Amino acid sequence: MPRAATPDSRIASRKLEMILRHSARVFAEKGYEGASIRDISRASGVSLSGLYYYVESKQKLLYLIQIYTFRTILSQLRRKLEGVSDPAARLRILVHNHLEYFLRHPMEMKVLAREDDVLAGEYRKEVAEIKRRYYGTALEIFEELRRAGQARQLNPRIAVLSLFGMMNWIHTWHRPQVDPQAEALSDVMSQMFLHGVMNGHRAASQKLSSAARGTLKVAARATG
Amino acid sequence: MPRAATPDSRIASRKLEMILRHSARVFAEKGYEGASIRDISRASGVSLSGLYYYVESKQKLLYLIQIYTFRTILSQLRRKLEGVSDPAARLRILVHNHLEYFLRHPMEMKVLAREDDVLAGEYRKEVAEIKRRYYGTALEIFEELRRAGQARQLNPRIAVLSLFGMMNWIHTWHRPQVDPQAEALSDVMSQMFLHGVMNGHRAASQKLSSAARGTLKVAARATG
DNA sequence: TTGTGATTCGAACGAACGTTCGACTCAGGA
DNA sequence: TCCTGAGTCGAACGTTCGTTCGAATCACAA
Repeated sequence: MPRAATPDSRIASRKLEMILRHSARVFAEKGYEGASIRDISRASGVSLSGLYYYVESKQKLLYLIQIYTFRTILSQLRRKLEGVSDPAARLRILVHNHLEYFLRHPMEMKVLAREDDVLAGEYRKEVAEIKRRYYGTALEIFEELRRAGQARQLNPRIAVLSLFGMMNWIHTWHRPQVDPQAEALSDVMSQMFLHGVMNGHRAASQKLSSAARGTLKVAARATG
Repeated sequence: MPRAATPDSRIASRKLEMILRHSARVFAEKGYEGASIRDISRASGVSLSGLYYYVESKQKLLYLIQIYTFRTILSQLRRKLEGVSDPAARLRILVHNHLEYFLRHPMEMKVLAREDDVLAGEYRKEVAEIKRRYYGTALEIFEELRRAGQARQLNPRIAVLSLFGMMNWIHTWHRPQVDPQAEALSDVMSQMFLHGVMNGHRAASQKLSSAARGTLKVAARATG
């Protein structure tokens, strides 16, 4: 019996995995509240009551999708970051890791992005905690960029959340047949972000006239 | 009788406006599907059946909120863009207009961002059409930037949709007591975007310093 | 073969859903 | 005074919701 055999939050049974995949698709298509357990039953081929043998509630279904997705993304990210010290390279790894997972699991990511404040109680707390850790990792990388002189003096919270905005908004517009895939997409977004937060004065200093240099320095200070 | 007195999609009655405001708040808090007509009845102080005197269905409630919000944002934007020809300035106006409306009407904007694919039929088509016009305006401004040598040769669709991502993601994190208001926020995001898409090789040219001067002007106004 | 626990499901539960209906109030014109 | 129509609402409609329960089936050890 899967419920007893596993420490509650792990995915053990193949069938549970399959149910979660179908649930993610249904949630992505109709939204959490708009989707009924009967929709999920129909999509997964498991009877209505049969679902409750594997998952104890609709909320837990959503919780499992969210926590599993976050854990996977975060652990993959940490593995890829190991041994890389250049801040810009680390930033590109974060963006690429996020977008690659995004485009490989669009349903799960849409659920993550849309059903942000549906969960309650302990489920909510656990998901919020791992999300906070993920955000913290991005924040650290931004601070590294700044220490390395590759980022202007601007609100780190806004910079990082803007980056997540760029990335997470993708679920509203990306069409796999039309739009670039993860590689090209993460190149563009990494570049946009890195140029966007770059210390313009230093980056352009080689070719800048001294008058323009002064203007940029004041501009950077004024908005920091 | 409001239904007969107006060409169907206009907001005429004060009471209807009041119902729409409360509806937007309820939709923002619980999501469209998660919110019940009874929730809206309770929030607005109008009886359950009384609501149907003003709006013919729950879907129409959502439609009215979305179409009215888009129309307002787009018409305000066009008015502000009149007579401004500098592409960077036009971009900053778009960002500022979007974020100012965003922070002034957070409930409506959250509904716009989250309940993107709920509407069906004619309602859906009308909202999609005005959204397309709004997106088109942003796209035109980006092309102007590029013609003026202030943007690299990158996929305009991705650049513009990334900008919208930055802006629309705000509803997931912005706390009015903690985070910057519209002025400072739009300065930061405009700068991030303009630097982000800027042609790095031409950083020393006249066009860059003119863009930076414009940025400085807006920044000084915001902080002064 | 029998027994046991894992697995599955049809049928039903009470609650909540969006919407409708008919009756009521009330202001203003005839 | 009576009539009309805008405005309002309590009560109910039929449907769908998340969840439960008990019985049936299955694989396999004894």
